[in-house]
Formats: sequence, C-alpha cells, structure tokens
Amino acid sequence: MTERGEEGKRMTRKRIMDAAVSLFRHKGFERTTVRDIATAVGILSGSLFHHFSSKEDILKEVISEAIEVTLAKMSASVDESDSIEGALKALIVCELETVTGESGAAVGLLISEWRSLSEQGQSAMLELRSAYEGVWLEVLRSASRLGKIRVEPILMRKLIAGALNWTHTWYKDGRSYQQADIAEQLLSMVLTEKAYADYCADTAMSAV
Amino acid sequence: MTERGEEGKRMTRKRIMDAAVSLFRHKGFERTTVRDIATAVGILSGSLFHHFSSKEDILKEVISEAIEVTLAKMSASVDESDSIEGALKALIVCELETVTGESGAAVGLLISEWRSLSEQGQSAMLELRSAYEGVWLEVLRSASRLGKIRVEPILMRKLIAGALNWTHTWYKDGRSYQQADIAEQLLSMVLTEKAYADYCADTAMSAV
DNA sequence: GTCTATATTTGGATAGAC
DNA sequence: GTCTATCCAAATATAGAC
Repeated sequence: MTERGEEGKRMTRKRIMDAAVSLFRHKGFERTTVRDIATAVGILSGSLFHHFSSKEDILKEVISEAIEVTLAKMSASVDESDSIEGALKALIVCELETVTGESGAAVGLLISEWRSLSEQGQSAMLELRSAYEGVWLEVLRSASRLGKIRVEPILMRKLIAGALNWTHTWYKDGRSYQQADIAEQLLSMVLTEKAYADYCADTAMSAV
Repeated sequence: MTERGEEGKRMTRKRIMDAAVSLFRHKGFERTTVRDIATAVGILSGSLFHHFSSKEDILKEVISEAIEVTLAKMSASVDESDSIEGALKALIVCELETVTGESGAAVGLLISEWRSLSEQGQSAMLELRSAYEGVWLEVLRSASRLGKIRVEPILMRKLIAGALNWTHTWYKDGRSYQQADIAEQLLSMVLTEKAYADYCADTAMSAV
C-alpha cells in the first residue's frame, strides 16, 4: 500500500522505528535483520532504505528518540515531586516503566547496543545521554547532601541503573512482581532507613 | 604448530574457549566471528571445527564452563565465611570479580548471550544456572530469616545481579572505583543498617 | 591437528521499473 | 513509496591435502 506525500513518509518512518525498537530489544541489534524489520512493518527490505540510509542509521535514530522521550518524561516527573524522596521514587518508576514496557523508549537496553554503533555514532549520543544522567545525578546529589542516601551519588546511580536495566531479562508482565512493588523495594534500599520511614509516613499522611 | 595426541587437542580446545570468552564479552557473540577467535588462538578458522561442531557449540561450552567455575568459587567462599554477612560479602566480591575480571567466567554477561543459543541449548543451561542461583538464594533466605535484609530474597537477588552485571559497562580497572569499594557499598545497601553496623564492628574487631 | 580452497548461506544495500 | 531483482560482502562450515 502506497502512502502519499510527506505525511505518509513520516508515518512509515515512525512505524519502522517502532518495529525496530521492539525487535532490537528482544533479539538485539545484530540478530535483527533488515528483513525482520521490513516484515514487521509490512514492506520489503529494499523499501526501508528509502527512509533510512542504513540499518545503523535506524539504530541511531531509535536511540536518540528513546533518550529524548524518556528525558522529557523524567524531567516532568521530577518537577511534579514535592520531596527528594518523591523525586527519587518518580525516577525509579519512570525508568522501570521504560525498561519493562513494550512500546516506548528503553534507554538502558538500547545503550547495550551502543557497541554496534560506529565511533562517530557513539559520541553523537554522549551529549543526549549526559543530559539524561544529569537528571538522576542532580536528585541523588541533593539526597546525599541531606543525608538521605549513604552511597556516593555517581556509584549509586550506576548500581540503580544496573538493577533496573536487568529487569528486562526477568520481568514478566503480571507475573511474580508488580512494577510498583519493585520500585518500592529498590527505593527502600537506596534511602537510609530514616529517610525511607519518613517518606512512608508522609505518603500515608497525604493519602488520607 | 601441531600438537600431538589427546593432550594437545584438549589444550587447544581450552585456548579456543579462553579466546572466545574474552571476545564474546567485549564484542558480543554475534559480532564475534569464527575468524576472530581463530586469529586470537593463532590458527585458521577452518581448524576450529576440528574442536567444535559449530560457533554456537563454542558458546554453549563456554557458558557451562563459566557457570561451573563460578559456582565452585562461590561455594568455597561461602563455606569459608563465618557469618551470613560475611557470606553475602563473599558472594558479591566473587560475582564482581568474575564480571569485571578479564579472564574467567562472567556468568551474567554470557547469560545475555543466551538469546543466541537454540532453544535446546537454552534449556540445557537451566539446570546449571539454578544451582548457581541456589547458592545465592540460600544465603539471602538465611539473612532474611534473621532480619538482616529487608527486601524479599528472590527480588533482592535479581536487583543485586543487575547491579553487578551492569558494572561490565562502566568499570575500568584502576579507575574511579575499586572493586572492594563497590562491593562494600552494595553490601551496605543490601543489609539493614543494624546488620551492616554489626558486621563492620565484627570485622574491625577480628582485624586487630 | 592444521592448512588450503571453496561451498553455502545470510544479510546489507542498490538500481530501476511501476 | 514500494516492488523486483540482484549485487556484494561477510561469515559459517566443509573437504581433502599435508
């Protein structure tokens, strides 16, 4: 089916990217063929190259979109929070959703595929990525200053990132653990016991 | 250079596996070619197939060896420990070493490559893997019973595994953080504050 | 047990018709 | 904007000589 004009082209481009994200996350970049992507979209492989110059180009676009979307979502969540603890919880939930969620932007997972990018491609992502990590570090540094976390912020961020990204390998929707539960338990490990207890008291209060 | 008899064959096989582990960890299974492996060993690609029936066969052998070696190392570490906290620390150190260490068996990372195994290959690894995870769970369950950790053991294990496996993406030997430091900080997140304080007091004591 | 040479398959990418 | 047809490169795997 042929779609007309710029609108159609942009839509197909989007569908290609959606299909690519899903495939890259499940099979990895290398194991995904351009034929896989094309089939998922309902076109033939040659047609892909009307929208993207190469398979790597698709990966590059997909990663940068993933970072942008998640960054916006995270910034908004943090702004809505009225406490450091709340901001931390919001960030955890946010990242957990993107990692385990089917559609959407799993930054951390796609980061695993960075090895597949050329060196130029990799450095092009660095700026976007540091903005993303900056949101986390700002919140963690505030928490640290206030004595609400014990571990040094940069290391803490790396440990949290690992714990969350790894959920991709075991999390099954509706099975064993709920997202909210995972986020809550992780938060309890991140915060000092006092900070966590205060936070629980606060949220119980405001829930009344 | 030709090596004679069964001894030589076994040695070459070992060298192939060592080279393969290193390459798989740095480039991933798919991006590693049989030529890469052969070159690293100092033979030509065709010769590999005298030792292994396929590239996937190499991966299968490498993963199962990795699990066995690490399992033995972990079991020994746990047996040597004289407290739950000590056992937990030993397990963390053990896994951190295998993940960040150059040679040796990075179970978690190789597990990421499971997607590259056939279904038969994947299920063949399950038994080995559950023994490995069993060691962790036994210790975590004891700790939980004694009130030394707050998070439910199975979930806790998954969060720890993620945090440790992720170190592969950022840990650089000698830079920023020391392995001992990472292990210590993670332990402080895993244990309750009381349990961690007691453990610190104990180790300070026995150091005198 | 390794080499040379090569078969075979797969997958990224292109050219030109429609 | 997609299709058909195809090129080209890369990579796994094999066969038989040494």
